Amino acid sequence: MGHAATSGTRFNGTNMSLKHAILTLLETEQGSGYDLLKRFKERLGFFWNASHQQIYLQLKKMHSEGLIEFETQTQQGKPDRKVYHITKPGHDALMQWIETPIKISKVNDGLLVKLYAGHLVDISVIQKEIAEHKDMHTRMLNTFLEFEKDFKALNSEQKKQFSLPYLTLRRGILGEHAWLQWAQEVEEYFK
Amino acid sequence: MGHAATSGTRFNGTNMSLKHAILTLLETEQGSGYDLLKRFKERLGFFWNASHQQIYLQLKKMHSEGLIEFETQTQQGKPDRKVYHITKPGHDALMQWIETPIKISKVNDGLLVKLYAGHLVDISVIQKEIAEHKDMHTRMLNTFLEFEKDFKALNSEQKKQFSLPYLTLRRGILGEHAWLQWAQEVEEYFK
DNA sequence: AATTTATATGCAATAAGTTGCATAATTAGT
DNA sequence: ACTAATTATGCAACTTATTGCATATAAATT
Repeated sequence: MGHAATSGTRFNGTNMSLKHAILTLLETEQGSGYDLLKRFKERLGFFWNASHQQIYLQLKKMHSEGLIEFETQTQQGKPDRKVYHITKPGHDALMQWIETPIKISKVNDGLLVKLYAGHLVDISVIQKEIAEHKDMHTRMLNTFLEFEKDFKALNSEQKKQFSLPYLTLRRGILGEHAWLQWAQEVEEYFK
Repeated sequence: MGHAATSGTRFNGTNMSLKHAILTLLETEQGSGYDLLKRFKERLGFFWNASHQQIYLQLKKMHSEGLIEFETQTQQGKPDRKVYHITKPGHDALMQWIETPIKISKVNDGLLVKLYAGHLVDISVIQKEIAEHKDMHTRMLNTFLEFEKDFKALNSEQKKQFSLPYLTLRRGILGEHAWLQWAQEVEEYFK
């Protein structure tokens, strides 16, 4: 007994923030808050999640800090679009962040707290919830596998171009596989 | 193209909070803030992380809400211990939480943002950081495997008693395995 | 014709988590 | 004797994230 799971250097380094994820997206291509929201969902969904409120608020803050600028596009009928682009200070801040060690990402999983406390209730309550989560994870895995199929259909030059995003996609795929494998172990334990 | 990773029912249900993790721990056994900190590290470390500041603050809040009570143990020399125990309202709140659907846990991994943005810097910067994270994950996996060894050495009655915590441990083990497998893929890609 | 979904943006209040500081005694190691 | 680690608690300031509300148009569906 007595080996602590969280020990030593586990939480060192600079904190990650939404800010740098946004800078990364704007570095490649300018866009509005709504554009960024879509990019988060479509391109970073397997390793970063952000709500529209969070994004709009962060953009406002980053603008006040001079990391980004915007041009207002008055559209026919539709609400105005603020198209943000990264500035030199924004680019520098991103570069500096990339070179600074980052913390290991924190895990806080409520479902496992429930499982841990499962003796307090009829275990079917927990089983049911795990089954629901399993559905969600299965859907996510399938989405990720679709992305992978798209990637594999590319020619070798395009593959090279998208290799880094692809590696992040692999993280999503392997992570979901592991989750589902675990869920199966749990199911087998309970049956 | 166009399959969104985050879609539909991904973020529904009640939010998990530190509160219920603490209630879960106090449900089994009373303890001080420091005791709880240790229990988080030793027993929930693979699925929940909390700092001492967070725990003390949360305990104060939960006490003001009537979910927990404490008795002050004046010790010889050492600072006073506030030994908290769960109350009836606290137990009820925990039970209600367990039966309420929980959100899928959010993933926000800064390391993957860096990898995604890896084209902006010399890739060795990213490789080096991934290698460091790999060390941390390896250490964590080894810690988890020690726990598993302890569990497997138990007799069948004890095994039954600790089966739910063991299943949460399995999540940690499978998760770390998946992480390391991914890191290997990344390394192989870059070599 | 009516409803829903998507586009497009934002504020306010609250909750949750981090960082840095502060105190104070005991125990273990050098 | 000195130093470091462990035990034990907490405040204050700040950052980050969530929840709920609010507005308004266009396009697609029923």
